[in-house]
Amino acid sequence: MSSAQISPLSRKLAASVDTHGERPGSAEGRVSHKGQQTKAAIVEAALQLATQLGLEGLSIGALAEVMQMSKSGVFAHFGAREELQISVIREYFRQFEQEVFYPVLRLPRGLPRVEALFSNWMKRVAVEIHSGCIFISGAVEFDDRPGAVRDALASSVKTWLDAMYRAVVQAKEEGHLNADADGHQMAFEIHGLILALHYEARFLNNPGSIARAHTGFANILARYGRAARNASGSRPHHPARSNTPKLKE
Amino acid sequence: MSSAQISPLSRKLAASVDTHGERPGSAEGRVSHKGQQTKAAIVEAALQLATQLGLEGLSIGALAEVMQMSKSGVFAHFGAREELQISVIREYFRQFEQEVFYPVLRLPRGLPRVEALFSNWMKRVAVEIHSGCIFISGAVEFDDRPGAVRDALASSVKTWLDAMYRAVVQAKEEGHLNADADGHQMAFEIHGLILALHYEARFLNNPGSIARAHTGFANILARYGRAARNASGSRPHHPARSNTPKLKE
DNA sequence: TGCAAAATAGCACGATCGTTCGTATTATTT
DNA sequence: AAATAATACGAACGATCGTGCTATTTTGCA
Repeated sequence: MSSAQISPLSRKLAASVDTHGERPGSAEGRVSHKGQQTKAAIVEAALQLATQLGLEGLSIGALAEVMQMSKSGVFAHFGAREELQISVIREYFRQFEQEVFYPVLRLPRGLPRVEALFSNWMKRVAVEIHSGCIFISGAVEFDDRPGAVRDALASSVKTWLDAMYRAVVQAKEEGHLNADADGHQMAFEIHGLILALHYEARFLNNPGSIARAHTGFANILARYGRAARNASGSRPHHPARSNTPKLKE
Repeated sequence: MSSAQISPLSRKLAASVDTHGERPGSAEGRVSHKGQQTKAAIVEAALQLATQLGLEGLSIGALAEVMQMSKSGVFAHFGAREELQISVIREYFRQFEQEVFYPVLRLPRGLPRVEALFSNWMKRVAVEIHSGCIFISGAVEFDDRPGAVRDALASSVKTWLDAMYRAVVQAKEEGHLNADADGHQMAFEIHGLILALHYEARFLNNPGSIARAHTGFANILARYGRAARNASGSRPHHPARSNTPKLKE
C-alpha cells in the first residue's frame, strides 16, 4: 500500500460522506440527533426508488409514502429536490465503492486487481439487471441538462472509471500487460462490455449476456495481456463463467 | 436461417410505415389529405424533441408550441401520448434504417457489409453525441415499464441488432471470419463499443472516444479472424443453399 | 421537569401534465 | 352551390409535481 495507489477514490469518498461535521459538544456522534438517522433512512429508500425509476422519476410524494411521512417532512431534510438527488448519488457511489472498489485493495497490484475490479463490477451489474443502475440511467437523464446533479453524477462516474484506468496502468507497470497497451483504450472497451450487458440483459432480456461480458473481458485480456491463456475464443458454445479461472471470488 | 438475408429489416419497415391505408377513391394518395402531412410534420418535430429530452420528456404542450398549434390539435392526431411516442420510435427506426442499414446492401456480403454497418452506425452516433439517441435513452426509460412503447422500442432495437448479427454470420459464411467465431459474441462486443462511445462522449465529454470505438472495432475484427484482405479472404465460397442471391441492389 | 430547538405535519400555491368535450374552421365531395 | 367530413381550437378537469408557509409535535439538554 504505497503512495499514490488507487487511493484517490477513497479520498473522494471521504469528502463525499460528510453529512455536516458533528457537534463538538457531544462525544463522537453518540447522540445521533435522530434527524440525521431518519435522513439516512430517507436517502436509503430514495436510492432504492431511484434505481428503479431513475433520478428523474424519483418523486418526493412517493418517497414520503414509502417512508410513511408527510411530503413536507421529507422535503425539509433536503430543501430542494436537487439536493435529494445529489444525496442519492453520493450514497450510491459510497455503496458502489464499498462493494466494488475497496475489496480489491487486499489483492496485489496489477492483473489481480484488474480482474477483481471487473468481477466485482460484473457482480453488481448482474444484480442491477433487475434493480437498475443510476450511473447508467442518470447519464441518459442528465446528459443534456447542466446543473449540480449532473456534476455530482459525472464526478462520481469519472472517479470510478479513473480508478479502473489506474488499475490497468498498474498492471502494465507490473508487467502483467503489454507495455504498449493503451490503458484508456482498455478501460473504454471494458466499460462497453458493462454497458452492453446492462442494455441487453435489462432492456432486451437477452439471456447469455453475462457470459458474453465475461468472454469479452477474457478477449480483452488476451489481446492486451502477455498472459497467453487464449482459451476464451475456443469454445463459443460454452463461454461459461467457469472460463475465468481465479477472478471468480 | 439459410435464406435469411438481411432483408427482414426491410420487411419490418414496410409493416411499420403504414399510416393507415389510403382512400380507395383517390388515385394513389395524390390528395395527401393534409391531415397526414401535418401529422408527419408533428412526428418529425416530436422526434427532434424526443432525441433531446427522451421519450418521457416529450410533452404534448412543448410539441404544440413548436408546431404553433393547440395542444388538443396535436393530441387529436394520436389519441394518446403512447401513440405519439410509438410514432416517434417508428420514425426514428425508419431514419436509422435508411441511413445505416440500406446503404450497405450495395456492398458484397461478408466483411465489407459488416465494416460498413459499423461505420455508418458510428457516423450516426457521432451526430447523436450532440442530439441524443432514443434507442439508448428509451432503453433506460422503459427497461422497467411494460407496455406498448417498450414493445415498439425493443422490437426496433432487436431488429437492428439482429441485422448486425446476420451480417456477421454472413461474413463467416463467406470465409471472412473464423469459422468458430461466435456471431452473438461479436455483435455484443460491437454493441458495447457503440454504447461506451455514446456514454463517454455525450455524458462525460471525453475526447478521443470516437477513435477508441474505431480501435475497438479493429481489435474485434483482428480477434475473430481477420481476412487479411489479400490472400485467404478472397475466396467467396458461395453456399449453394442460398437460393435468393440478389437482395435488392 | 421545563424549555429551546429541531423535526414533522398540514395546508395551499402555482405550474405542468395528459386528456375530454363542445365548437369553430377548414377541406373535400356531392 | 350546398353538404359533409376532416381538422383544429379553447377551455376546463383531475392528477401530480416541487415548494413555501405555519402549526404542532418530538427531541435533547439544562
